[in-house]
Amino acid sequence: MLEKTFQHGALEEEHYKKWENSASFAAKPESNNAPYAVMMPPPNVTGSLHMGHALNMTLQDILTRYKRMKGFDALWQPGTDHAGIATQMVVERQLDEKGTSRRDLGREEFLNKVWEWKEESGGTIVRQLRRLGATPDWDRERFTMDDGLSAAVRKVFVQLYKEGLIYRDKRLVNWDPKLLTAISDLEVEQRENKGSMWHIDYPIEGEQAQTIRIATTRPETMFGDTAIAVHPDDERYKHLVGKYAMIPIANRLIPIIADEHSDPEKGSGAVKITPAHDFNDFEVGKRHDLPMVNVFDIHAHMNENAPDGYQGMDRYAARKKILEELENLDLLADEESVVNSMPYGDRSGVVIEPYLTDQWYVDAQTMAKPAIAAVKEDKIKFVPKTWENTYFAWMENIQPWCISRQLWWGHRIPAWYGPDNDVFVGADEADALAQAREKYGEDVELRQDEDVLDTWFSSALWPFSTIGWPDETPELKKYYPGDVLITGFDIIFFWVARMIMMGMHFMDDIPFDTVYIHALVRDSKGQKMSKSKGNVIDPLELIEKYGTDALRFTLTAMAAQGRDIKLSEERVEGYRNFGTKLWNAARYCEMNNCMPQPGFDPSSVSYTPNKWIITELARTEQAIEQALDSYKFNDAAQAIYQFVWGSFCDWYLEFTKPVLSEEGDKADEIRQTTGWLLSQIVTLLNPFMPYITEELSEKLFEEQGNGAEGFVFQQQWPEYAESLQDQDATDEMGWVMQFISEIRSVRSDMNVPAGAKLSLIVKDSAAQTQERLNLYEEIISRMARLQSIEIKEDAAPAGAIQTVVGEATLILPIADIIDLDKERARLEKEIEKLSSDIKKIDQKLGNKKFLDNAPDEIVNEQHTRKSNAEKLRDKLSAALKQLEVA
RNA sequence: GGGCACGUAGCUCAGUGGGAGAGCACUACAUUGACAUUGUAGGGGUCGGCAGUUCAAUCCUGCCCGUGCCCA
Repeated sequence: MLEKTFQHGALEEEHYKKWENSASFAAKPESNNAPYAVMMPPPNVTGSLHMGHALNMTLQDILTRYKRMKGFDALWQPGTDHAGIATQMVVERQLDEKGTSRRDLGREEFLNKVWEWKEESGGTIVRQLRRLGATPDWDRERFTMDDGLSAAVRKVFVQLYKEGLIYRDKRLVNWDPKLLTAISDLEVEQRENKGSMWHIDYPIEGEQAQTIRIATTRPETMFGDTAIAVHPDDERYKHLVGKYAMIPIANRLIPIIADEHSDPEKGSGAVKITPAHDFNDFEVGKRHDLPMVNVFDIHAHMNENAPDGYQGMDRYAARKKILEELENLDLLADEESVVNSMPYGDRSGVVIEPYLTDQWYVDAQTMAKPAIAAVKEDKIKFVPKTWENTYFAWMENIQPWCISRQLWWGHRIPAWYGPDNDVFVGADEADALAQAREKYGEDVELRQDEDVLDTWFSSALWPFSTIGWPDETPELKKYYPGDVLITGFDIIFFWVARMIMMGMHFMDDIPFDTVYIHALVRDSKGQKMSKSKGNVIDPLELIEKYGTDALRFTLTAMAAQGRDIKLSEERVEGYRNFGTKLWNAARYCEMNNCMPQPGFDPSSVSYTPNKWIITELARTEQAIEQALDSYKFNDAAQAIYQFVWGSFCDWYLEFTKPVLSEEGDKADEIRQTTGWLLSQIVTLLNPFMPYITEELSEKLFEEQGNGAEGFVFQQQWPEYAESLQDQDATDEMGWVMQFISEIRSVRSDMNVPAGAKLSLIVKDSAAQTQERLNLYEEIISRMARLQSIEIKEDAAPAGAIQTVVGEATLILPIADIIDLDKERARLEKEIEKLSSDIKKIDQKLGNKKFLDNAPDEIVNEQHTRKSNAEKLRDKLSAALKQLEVA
């Protein structure tokens, strides 16, 4: 006998262990089954499970389980990402607590420490994925710094270098002065800040006391100015172009040039040009061949190019001092409050400096072309499609991708430098040495580039590097391209776009044909979850409290396309209740000996309620299938929820309840049907709620010898013949349900005590109705709490309430209970509603244009609706009249 | 400043060119019946506003208002 409720905690762990020990999540490349491949977005090895992961992984798991049950050879490829900066920061923080640092340890020792940390703590996230019930092929778990993946990274680097698609360049990068590394554009967040615009006068050379006024938000970079620019058409400054201005304090002369970059409308119309510290100015500098004067060191402290007294000063301290000094020189004309957007490092949170350094770049513009085409040509489809706009907008304006990072943790760049700084790029040092020997004619000492690659460089290779590339493995052959990538919109640029670029280049094919972009999980108020706001909902806490199934189902039910999820605990509780409902229905089945029988054939049933519920089941399965095939996860969840609770529990089990105490063929058929239905529900619900369904299957089907060998997810996904759907049965049971609901509704409106059993008189009934009443008298009487049903054509007795189902009038004589006023009000209200409906329909039918233009079926439909409404109104009016007489 | 979403019941959200839906919340009634982690019933919405297209608009188009996000 099942316990009273499903105890999720211990059972979940127990089931997961059994699943995993059986190695049954494994892909089978040697099988002939069609492949279904999903690449798990590798979570950061430093990470722990957050709500976004929970959603992302749940959806992938549902698809994987579903396709696996449908007979596909499913590969869900798991793994983790080495997360360069994030991981290095974690370990550095630990070193800091011990009063040491990575520089104290040295590169090799530090990397040992990171690996040590990874071995000890890197497993958190994958353990948590297990709690979520995720079923990737764990034996194939990869890490972006595995030997195989690292080899793939080197090969890609070397090849792109040889093709000229990777190059070294000195240009402005986004420099993080806290982490002391370059970062890519994508790792920079623009944030709006209140700041100041300072207006500063620069004296003009040779013009006594004449100045040119510039406006800047960054006075501390003025020592790096190499020009002042005015717009070529700006009449105010035409006479000054070609002259020289003097940088105050530094007293260095710079030319006044004409360039369209300066906007006459903004500030004074003259701007200082600091090519080494501003992206726009860098372009101006290149156009005019200006010198690039860098005034900061790597910490964004003033360097030797700043005047004495400033060197070594922090950028903001220097700003303050410069402003004071300008004030004293009477050259600070104005300070204006402005809101400007400033670049921040997404990891360090400090203001990023545009900084002139040598870095490695990928020619993203070239690589983006085939990647854009793949989406344009619909080889890759985004779901929802609107994300394609986002993709194109970025890809079509893509900038060179800075891939070098001044870190230690990551893939070290496979480039070596000779004594004259010539670079040799090769798969390993031997390769580089060989190249060097060729060049120098002798062995020389080479020094490897100190930098590592952007983490996203290796994850961009994930769809093929994890399955063996560059080797021609069976896996690579079978699972590339994959089927769907499920991820959040926040990494479309970081990851999705780059996978497409790398896939197109190295595999000459798309990495996946569908990109499903899921919602962002917010808190119940719609706020983005963040540690600093303290509104983070921990999926593990919800799992603890309500069970994995409840959390999974909640996320699934809320995963509507194109809308963020506002997660509230009440919803999770509600879906936990859904599990309990199913659990209790299963207990009921167990108590009544309704278990699946071998050889049961759903097409053989003859009792109409059985035919009806089988029809409903078949339609539910179709709905789930259709929903999952089009990534409408919420529709799939709703379909199964509605079937289990709304059809199976609320109606079917109630219809059949009394028969189960009987013996005989009918009772037998119901028992078999009920048992079969339970087994079908367990199967259909399994991808969504794997634990409770597994537990039911094990306890009820397996242990008690009622079929079902192995785990539920190893079973076949059910397919129901179209012929199982019986519209007549649907109509008939629909009528029964309406009949019962109608009586219940009237009873409730009239405050008839639930315990009171009423007599029912049915008037004006057609033969079919009488036949149905005869067939379902017992069911209707019980569920509508009637003591008798009588078919009579006499006028309704005094003090009866009346209602209508189809052509028949239902009369409930309850003179002793009835509240006449209340009944009158109820009838009047209904009649009023009907009259207004009829009026609306009349308006339509009286409109010639409508009759001329609307399709016939629509016009006919309106006629039918009108006539039905009229019949109903007439009957209710008669009832009302009867009431007045009484 | 440019772009993309979204605005439907108290809340969270589905949905559709032709009769406004679900869950939760709320109200009433029901307590040892598989299930109170329940059942039955009920109330509640000019589908953000204004115009246009159409025989017909909550749905399509435009503008406006509001909210959120991305990019500059």
